[in-house]
Amino acid sequence: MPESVGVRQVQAQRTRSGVLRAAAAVFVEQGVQAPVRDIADRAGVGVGTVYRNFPTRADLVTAVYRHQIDACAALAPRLLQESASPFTALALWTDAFVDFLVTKHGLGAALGSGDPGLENLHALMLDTLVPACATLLDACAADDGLRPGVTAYTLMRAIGNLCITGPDYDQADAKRMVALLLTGCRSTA
Amino acid sequence: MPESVGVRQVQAQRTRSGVLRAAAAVFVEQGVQAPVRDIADRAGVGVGTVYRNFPTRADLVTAVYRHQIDACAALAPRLLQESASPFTALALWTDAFVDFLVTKHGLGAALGSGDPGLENLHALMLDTLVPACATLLDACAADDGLRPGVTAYTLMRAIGNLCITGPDYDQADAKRMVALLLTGCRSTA
Amino acid sequence: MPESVGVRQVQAQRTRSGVLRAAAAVFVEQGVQAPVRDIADRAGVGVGTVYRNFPTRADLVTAVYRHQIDACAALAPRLLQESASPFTALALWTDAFVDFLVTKHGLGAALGSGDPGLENLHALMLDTLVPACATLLDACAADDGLRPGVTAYTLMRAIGNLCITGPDYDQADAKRMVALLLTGCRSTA
Amino acid sequence: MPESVGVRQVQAQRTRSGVLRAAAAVFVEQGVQAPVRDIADRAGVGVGTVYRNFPTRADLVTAVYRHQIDACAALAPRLLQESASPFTALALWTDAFVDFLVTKHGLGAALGSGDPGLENLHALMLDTLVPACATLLDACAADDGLRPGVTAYTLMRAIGNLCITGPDYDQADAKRMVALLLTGCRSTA
DNA sequence: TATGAATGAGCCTTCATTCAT
DNA sequence: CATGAATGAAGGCTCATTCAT
Repeated sequence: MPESVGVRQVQAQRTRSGVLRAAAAVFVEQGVQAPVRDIADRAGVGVGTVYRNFPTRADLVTAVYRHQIDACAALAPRLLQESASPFTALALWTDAFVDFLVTKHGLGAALGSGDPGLENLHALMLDTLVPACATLLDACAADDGLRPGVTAYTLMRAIGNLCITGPDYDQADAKRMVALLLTGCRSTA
Repeated sequence: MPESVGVRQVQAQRTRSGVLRAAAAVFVEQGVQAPVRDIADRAGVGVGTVYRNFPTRADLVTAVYRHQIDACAALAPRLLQESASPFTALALWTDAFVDFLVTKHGLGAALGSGDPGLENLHALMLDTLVPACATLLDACAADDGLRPGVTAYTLMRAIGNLCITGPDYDQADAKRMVALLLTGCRSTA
Repeated sequence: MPESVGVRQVQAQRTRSGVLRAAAAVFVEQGVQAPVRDIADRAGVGVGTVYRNFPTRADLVTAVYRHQIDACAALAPRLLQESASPFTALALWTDAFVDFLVTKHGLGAALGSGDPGLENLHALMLDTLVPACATLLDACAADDGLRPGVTAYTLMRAIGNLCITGPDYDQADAKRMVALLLTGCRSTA
Repeated sequence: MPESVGVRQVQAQRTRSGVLRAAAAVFVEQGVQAPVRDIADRAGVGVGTVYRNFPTRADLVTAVYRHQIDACAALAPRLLQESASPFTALALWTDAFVDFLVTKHGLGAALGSGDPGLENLHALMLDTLVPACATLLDACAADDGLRPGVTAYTLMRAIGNLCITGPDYDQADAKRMVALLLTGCRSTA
């Protein structure tokens, strides 16, 4: 009965998507350390289903952000082409990156925690965002000049950290600080 | 019996110091959310002793960092006098601040978490470090010029965030990023 | 799979009942303040299971006694109809109430403790037993006459207190004292 | 140096009295299960001093109430002589007993708990209050007539229980219930 | 494959009790 | 004798994780 198998697969995929959507919502509200039970409840599934689809929390975190990460990476070449200068492109891209990060409570801290379970996400960012960022930085280096010692990875970690917000340090503050950091990255020619 | 009382007090002080030392060490290894039991074990005391001396975790965290915070604050006016320029003083001071923060895993995140129990520490930093930093920023503003929107509090939060290190983002990286942020804070005039 | 779900639900219900039975037994032996762990051990389950079924101690206490309370309340109208006089009915009903209370070590004290967590139980008794008792008292007042100032609530509190037994004051003593109290409640007219 | 010994003894007695006073106050506020530390703090002494003078909590409870118990016992013969009838004397005496008990939060429950550590207090009451009460009951039996099965001990336990007050059952309620109980004890002959 | 009941480790916190000074 | 710092047992509660159905 190939059809029934297909139906099952479709259903399984639906379940998986539901968990992802729920996890994304819960992560925004409670941070990436939210109890698994909360995610399962929000998705309307049992905790076992969450574990079946995402054996570790890192798997779930990674899956939740994969699409956004990919989209963010894909933005880089587009901005580079459309912008007046490489540095403008970089600024616009980091803006998008900040928008991505700023609602992910605890993600920056989690990334910086060295938690071995988050290597998947770490690798994902290395594989997609870092090259995207590097493209922009290379263009800046060729065009405007860039201070030495500014690697794509380090810059993204720094930006990620600057996006850890709180009661007296909000998204606007984060954007301002990131902008200043980027300004500092330009060579003074 | 003043002597014996004195002996007891000295011993108590020794115990308290031991707890503080143990807590400082455990905080470096595990972050400020480390189990109280671990701290007690490291100090070679019972958990009750930790609670006797520091009823809340925030009391302990605050006590651990109070001296370093005070020392850091006291550094500001000295640097301002000794340095060639206010901006140099600011750079040197942030260097010291980074040195203070960089081993305090989770402190930055904890400060930014809005945890009500850590308001003591928050207040301590507001009361001591922010004014110290503000002095330097004011001098910079008067001398070199400073981009608008850079408040002492926001800058320190940003620096605090930049000091959340990890496997591929170490103290040197943090210092470099902080330096770039400061550069970005200078008015280009 | 409706069957398997049914099986699970049945098993869950069995577990819940087991916890209730265990709690009832432990309450008799140790009082309603017995450690949750003891109840879990007696039921042969983990503490988590107790908490899953009864998030607070009050939930557990209430559940343990709900059936008996309901049964006791339901007894009142029956006795009123079957008995020769309202006062006889009241006497029989309080006998049943004493039988209910006398093995519940600490329940009377707990009810009187003002513990906010036991408001559920307090409310349960107010909502079920007090009206039942009031019915009987009203009938007595109409028929035999009753001394003033005897409210159902106060009377039940008094009876509850009289049922706190001990080594030299047992159930028979409690019953005798309650009987004397009721006698005292009759108007001598 | 006999004087210095005397001075020490006086001082020791002073300390002991201070602890008793403090314990009495704390018992009124928190009940007889109050933390030893609270009593020590209130007395301005160390916990060790409390333990030295009163090795067990029961020792302390007993000592605290001994004077009041003795006074209450001494009241019985006086009332018997001064009152118009034995039953009036009994009523007045129980009133005094209620006044004694009603502020002793948890004492009634403690007495009824069967706690072996409170046997001292138990014995104290058996030795002093029960005979006093028995005198009154005997007089009532001779004069008014008294229902059978009312022993001094049981009656006092019952009264003790009736004095366990709470938010909706206060001292006035307790007095009213005790009065009704006593009324019930009279033979209707 | 999905479920969610059950488990139990782990952390928190309080307080009775001891004992060196 | 008095002190109170230190101890650690005891109990509460939460959640990650497993597994029978």
